Amino acid sequence: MRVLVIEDHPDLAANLGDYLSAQGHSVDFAGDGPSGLNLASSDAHDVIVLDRLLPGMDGATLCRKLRERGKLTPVLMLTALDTVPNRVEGLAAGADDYLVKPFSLSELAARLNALHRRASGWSGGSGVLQVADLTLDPETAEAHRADTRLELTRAERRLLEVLLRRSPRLVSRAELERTLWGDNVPDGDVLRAHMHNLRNAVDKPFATKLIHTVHGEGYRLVASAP
Amino acid sequence: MRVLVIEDHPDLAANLGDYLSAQGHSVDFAGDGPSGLNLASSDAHDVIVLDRLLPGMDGATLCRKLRERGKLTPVLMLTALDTVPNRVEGLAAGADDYLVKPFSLSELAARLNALHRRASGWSGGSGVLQVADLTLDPETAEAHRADTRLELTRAERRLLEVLLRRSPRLVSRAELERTLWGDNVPDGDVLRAHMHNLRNAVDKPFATKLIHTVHGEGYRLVASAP
DNA sequence: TTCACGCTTGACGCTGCCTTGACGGGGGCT
DNA sequence: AGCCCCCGTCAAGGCAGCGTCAAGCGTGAA
Repeated sequence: MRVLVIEDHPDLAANLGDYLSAQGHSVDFAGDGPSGLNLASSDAHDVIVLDRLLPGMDGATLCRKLRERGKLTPVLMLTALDTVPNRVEGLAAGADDYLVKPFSLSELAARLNALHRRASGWSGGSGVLQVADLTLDPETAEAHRADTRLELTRAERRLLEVLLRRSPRLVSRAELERTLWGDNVPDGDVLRAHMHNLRNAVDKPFATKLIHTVHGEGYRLVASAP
Repeated sequence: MRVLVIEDHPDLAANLGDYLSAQGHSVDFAGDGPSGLNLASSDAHDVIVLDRLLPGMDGATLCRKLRERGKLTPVLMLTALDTVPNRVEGLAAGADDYLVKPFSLSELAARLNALHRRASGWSGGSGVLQVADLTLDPETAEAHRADTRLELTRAERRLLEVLLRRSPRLVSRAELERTLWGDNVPDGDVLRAHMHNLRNAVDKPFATKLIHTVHGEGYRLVASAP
């Protein structure tokens, strides 16, 4: 998930960035209102974390301008004070959710995921799939990780596509098998071999592993360290 | 939308009623705890506005009793004081959201709409489960408590999911066993071992215990021992 | 036809989970 | 108080699930 963080406190921004990228999201930053609005208008992000107090332009104003430009990227607003006028104005400005400081990082991440899920439900996905530094373009069938091209077979590509589309959710073995062979799944446990090959291509040459197995359940594609 | 307002201040109740009915909702009233619980148990409302301070029965107690009866109607709790224990207890009692007085009627209406939408859309199916600072996302199979990730096995995860879904209600051993093994439950008392492991992961490292056992009956997952 | 690539099959060994059984403590009923 | 049943705790064994690898087979392209 591509997250844009608009926040002027460097330490808080760094905290957010660390946590979110550890969860496998790619994070962009803006330190003031105008540059935040520019980046937000680029349609390059799945969700936006927006501080209420910003140099150059107020967070609510930024959100309002963004909506006026027709951008529908979900916005999670951070407010320092939990006062009634504060909340109302934030939501009225077009924010989709808000969070009062201090907040827990896990709650923030959960809310971002919820926003993203809700939004991607009715707007469809953009072309290229991405988790952490791993990308796959279903159109060109090209996969990259950290600027190096991955050589994938057809089965491996299909597996990777499903895992990316469902990320960070868990995908059962049965579901993976259905996407490969439809209704007539071959005997034995062929999936294991393909997962092994996919791992050799995607995870083996790199430091952080993205493909994780959940014993007895299936597989999931995330960047978090087990 | 059918709204039930449980509130003992006549003027505030009248205000709420006027505003909500002006928005096209039908509104019922209760002025004290016991009658409120009765009306709330009738399953005739889409959402409930519940004051924290009530004659006859505390709002949190009412909410807890309502959940114990298996009623899942979304509850928006009104609290006079915005303290952390206050919030936690309200949410632990089974409330879905809370609002601190004084609040604006427009925000109340917006939150009621959000609760209703969420309830009718997801209908208890998916979404992240939460009790106190413990969360579990059935989709990603990830569990957290207070920003730390919990390593759970399949059996532990299933147990936790049932306990969270039924929280704060009691869950019998038989029911827990059925969710783990279906109809053919193994001999002996394997459940004890799994509950022990689950506790080691969920409660052992933390100060407050969430899993409570009811002697001879089963288990329940709540923040405070009733 | 020949070649090459990818898919399938099967075997082997390991990790981790589930199960089993035993012991001790505590709560409830008489 | 005393008994009994229920429950917490722990360790060890067994087994299912999984990673790994190598070799055979099918299929498409030159």
